[in-house]
Amino acid sequence: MTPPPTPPAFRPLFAQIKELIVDRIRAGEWQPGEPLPSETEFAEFYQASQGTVRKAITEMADENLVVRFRGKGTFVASHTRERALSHFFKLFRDDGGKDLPSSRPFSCRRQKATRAMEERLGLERGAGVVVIERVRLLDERPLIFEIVVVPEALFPDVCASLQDSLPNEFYPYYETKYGVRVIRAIEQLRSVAADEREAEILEIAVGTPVLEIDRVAVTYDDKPVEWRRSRCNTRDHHYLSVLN
Amino acid sequence: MTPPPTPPAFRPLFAQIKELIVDRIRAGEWQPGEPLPSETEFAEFYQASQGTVRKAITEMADENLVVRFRGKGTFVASHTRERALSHFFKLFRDDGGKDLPSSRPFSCRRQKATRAMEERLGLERGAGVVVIERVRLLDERPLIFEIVVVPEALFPDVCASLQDSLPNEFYPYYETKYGVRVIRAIEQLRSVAADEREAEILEIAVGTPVLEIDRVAVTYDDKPVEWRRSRCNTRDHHYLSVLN
DNA sequence: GAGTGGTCTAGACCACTGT
DNA sequence: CAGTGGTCTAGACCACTCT
Repeated sequence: MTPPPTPPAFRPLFAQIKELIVDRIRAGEWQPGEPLPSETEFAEFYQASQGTVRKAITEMADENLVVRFRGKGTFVASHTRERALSHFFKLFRDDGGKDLPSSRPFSCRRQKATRAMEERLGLERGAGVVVIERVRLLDERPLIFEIVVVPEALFPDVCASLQDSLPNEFYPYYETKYGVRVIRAIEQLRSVAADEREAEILEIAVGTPVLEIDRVAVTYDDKPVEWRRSRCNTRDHHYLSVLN
Repeated sequence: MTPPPTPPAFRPLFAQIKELIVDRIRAGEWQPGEPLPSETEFAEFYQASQGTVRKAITEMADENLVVRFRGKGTFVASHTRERALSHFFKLFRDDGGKDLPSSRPFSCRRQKATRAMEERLGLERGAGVVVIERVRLLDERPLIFEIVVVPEALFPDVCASLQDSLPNEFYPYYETKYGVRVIRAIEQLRSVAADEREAEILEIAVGTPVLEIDRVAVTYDDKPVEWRRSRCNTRDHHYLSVLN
């Protein structure tokens, strides 16, 4: 007759409402950029007070799932170029200057996932993936060499599509063309030596220290949707991280 | 008769109250670890509702300035070893294992600030600084070589004090011994080649790529209190960064 | 002017901590 | 038990946007 190990698990009403709304966003009830129902509408719908709904939506806004505009409404977050650059691009010039990145595609091919890819992307054995290589330039100089790996199941025919559009930022592209929404990314940083190929591409000497950024991008349920390994020349740039 | 460029600047009541309370914490009215007055006490004091005070304190908690415990009260945040490691130490083992860092002091000396130090620490020309060098070990192996620079004015006789205590984490030490509270740190990461000295200390070959972490730690008014340059061997470790 | 999010209030009840 | 923070409500007013 011992009490249950995990007590009845009281969940605040606002947390439940938040989960319900997030589920509906995930299900695609409102597309990125579209307005959500107003707080009062939600309040009536879920039979709660406006303040409770407000708290639910506030948490969603804190997690960048939605964006609020006073007088206008609340909108499903979208991967604009602005957001991609401010939230998901942490490389800055040492002198504080601002430069716009461009990108040069290298290759795009379909293959079977390696063990490492399966593990990082949470795929089953033998699943297909698409591997994209590209160079990102800042100020017309090659700065980053990237290998991007995505599950083929999520992004069918992405190679063919890339021929047409050649987007600079991938996440807005994933969103509009495939309905895949990246909401968070986990990065592991290391210092490694540039190999021959990277050296040539980045126009540096073989063995030059480069910053490796190993990123897994995930969507709503922390489900991985992209694995990306970047090698960055940090001679005149740095990666910015703020700790609280 | 044009309207003022910056409109009257309406500040919400909760923001004003927050600022007032933060000012009082900064002034030392309550020490780290000590309880603040309750929300209802603050509400009465500032002639506001409990909900408004609550919102002010919630923001302070979000910024890790205070810690709340249900049923107990709200306390000024303190640099426990836990917090130092979880919030200000981002290096982890690749295999996910956990290892406790220890540290070996190297040198501690007083000198005049270089131009770089003046700039990073916001010091006047010719100000005195204390430069501390140390090695941090994980699993008994040297992993990080650090140069720590602090203004002498803030930390008088720190070299002598360090002889006695030799703390592993500096921020709790700054807090208890000097009343200096680090609340945020800004880090710039680069990949560089280990020089002779670093190579010897870290037991690696000269020229091995190491991760440079260039950190400025600040206190309440974003005032710099420490500049730290770490060189990390990332052969079996990585720096973790989460993007939203 | 109607509708949106943002602030503020006053009061209620709950969960938890101390005594 | 009283006191704390945590949740929830109902209602008011403000700042802003759009029509």
